[in-house]
Amino acid sequence: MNIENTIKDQINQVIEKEYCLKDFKFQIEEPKDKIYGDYTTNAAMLLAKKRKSDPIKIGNEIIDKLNKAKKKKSVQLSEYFSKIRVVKPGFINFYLADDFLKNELAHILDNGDEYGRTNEGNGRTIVVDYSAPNIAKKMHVGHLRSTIIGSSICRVYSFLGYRVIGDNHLGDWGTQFGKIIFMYKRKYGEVIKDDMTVGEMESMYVDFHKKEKIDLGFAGKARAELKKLQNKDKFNYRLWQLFCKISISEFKKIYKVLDVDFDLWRGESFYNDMLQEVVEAALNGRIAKRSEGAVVIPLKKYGLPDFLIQKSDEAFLYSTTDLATIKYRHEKYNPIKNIYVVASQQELYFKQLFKTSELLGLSSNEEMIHVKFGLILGANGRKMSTREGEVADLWDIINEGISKAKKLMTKKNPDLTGDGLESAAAIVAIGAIKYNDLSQNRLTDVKFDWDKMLALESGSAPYLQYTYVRIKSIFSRIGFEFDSLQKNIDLSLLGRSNEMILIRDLVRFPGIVKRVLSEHRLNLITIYLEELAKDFHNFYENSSVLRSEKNLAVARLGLLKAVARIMKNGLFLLGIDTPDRM
RNA sequence: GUCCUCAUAGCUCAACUGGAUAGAGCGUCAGCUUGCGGAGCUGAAGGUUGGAGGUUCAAGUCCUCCUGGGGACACCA
Repeated sequence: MNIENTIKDQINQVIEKEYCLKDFKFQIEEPKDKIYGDYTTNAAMLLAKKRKSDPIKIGNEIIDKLNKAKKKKSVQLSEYFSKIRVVKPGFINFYLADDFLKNELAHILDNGDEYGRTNEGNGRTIVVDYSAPNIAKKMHVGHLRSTIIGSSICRVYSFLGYRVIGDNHLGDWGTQFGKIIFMYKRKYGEVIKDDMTVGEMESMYVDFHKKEKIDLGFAGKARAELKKLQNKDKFNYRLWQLFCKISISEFKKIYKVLDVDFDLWRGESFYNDMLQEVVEAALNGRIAKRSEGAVVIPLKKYGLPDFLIQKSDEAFLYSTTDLATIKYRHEKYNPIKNIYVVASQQELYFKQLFKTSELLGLSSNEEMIHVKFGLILGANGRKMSTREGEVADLWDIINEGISKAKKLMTKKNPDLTGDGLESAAAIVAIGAIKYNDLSQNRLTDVKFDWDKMLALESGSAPYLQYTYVRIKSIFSRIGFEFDSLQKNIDLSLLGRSNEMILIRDLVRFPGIVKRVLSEHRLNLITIYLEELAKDFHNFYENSSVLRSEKNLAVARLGLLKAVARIMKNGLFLLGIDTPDRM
């Protein structure tokens, strides 16, 4: 059930019928201030402008028609709203009726964790390309952002009934392997060392760049090793496989701690055999042309720079792989959306890629979306450099967070020890780290701030988790099983303003989740959950459950159970877990 | 040089994409424990939304110009 859609439909019908306007565009919003009701629309003002009339008058006419229409309609607005008013500039404000709110609360309690889940996706496929670390390089904070945002987007699409394919498009092919293989052989010769670490691979890469400047022969030798790898030279190929195997197993450890899953692990190398075909098709279709020995897609007439898809030495590029990937995904999965969660630095590249894909007809009927995010800058406000060793290691961040959380917990809750402490500390720390990326969606570059990333105070994930913990604690104190709270609770006993405020919050959840997808703005969920948490904490400080009369206590337990469920669900969509104690 | 993007409280960020009195956290100051967990709650101070014009019932949001930060601009990924 979506209240916003219901209002919109009904107003649309009135406008279409009474004012003879089809597809009239207006908005249904939640007003900033609760005194303006639960929902508001600017329809009257927009209509008044068009007809050069008084918005207040038009507003009253619309309300009048809505009230008259209700007799014939199966859905009656009066079931939802206690009043509908026109005010000042011409807003029409809708106030939800208490009975309706209580019915919704009962619905949440009956439906369990399904509240807000819909089937609007109807099983259609969405491909989400995210994380994508490079083999033989350590994952860093940049990958963290893509990983966290991408996995949350996947969860929201699934929740709304889409078939989601999360693909980890690993950087497992390219020139860096020539360099690393060359350095490896120089150090170990032709032996396979199983106990390599990603850190060692990365330092060989860094070392190469240092020495390349002194010994000019390095570049050529690295290129020769790369050529051998491309020609599937036995040893080089085995070495490459080893690098991949070790890197992937290290990445998987991080993903496990972060609670991130992928449906596919198709690295760039997977598409190697399809690249020639893509270039030939582009040339044959006269979409591409040769220029200075290379193959380019002319895009000037679309206001974009030309796009290179094959080098003059016949080698392929990242762009070629991406085109092959789009083609492959289209043929294999036929998605309605192809979503790339990648830093905004690559915006121009993706514009070129998407246009080229369109010209080649690789992605017909597919929406290509670049979900971009700002750069992560060092504390000094400048881009962090791997070479300077400024990039914070992911494990350092995670471990630092866990130890910080553990320290705080032993202080706040000394009863919590052993495994309980360990697992709760991990949940809280990972939650805080994820929240740092999810609570801001703006494209502003983000300064990497150790304290902020691991913040455990209000305005962070632990603040939200704490509401869940507090509610669970009430249940255990009062001796009720959270899951088996009786169903026939007398919700009519609820009605005080702080109780109704909470129910109003709960009812908003489905609309919030739905809105997330239109712009892929996950911070809408964080904003919502913070409001819910704040209203809960306010209720908690002012109204006791334990000390209230028995039936009222049970009714309030019902309310709090619903709050806990929505909180858990909301956090789940963000990829954040909820501990029972912390 | 061209294009993209950002600029909001001392700091870090919001503001439902044109709506009503621009909001949170941190920090500062003042309160709240004979109450279900104080990782909490209540209140105060803090703003010419970088600057100047424009568009309209309405502009932090849209258009133009300026200033400043960041990014991208074919043989890297």
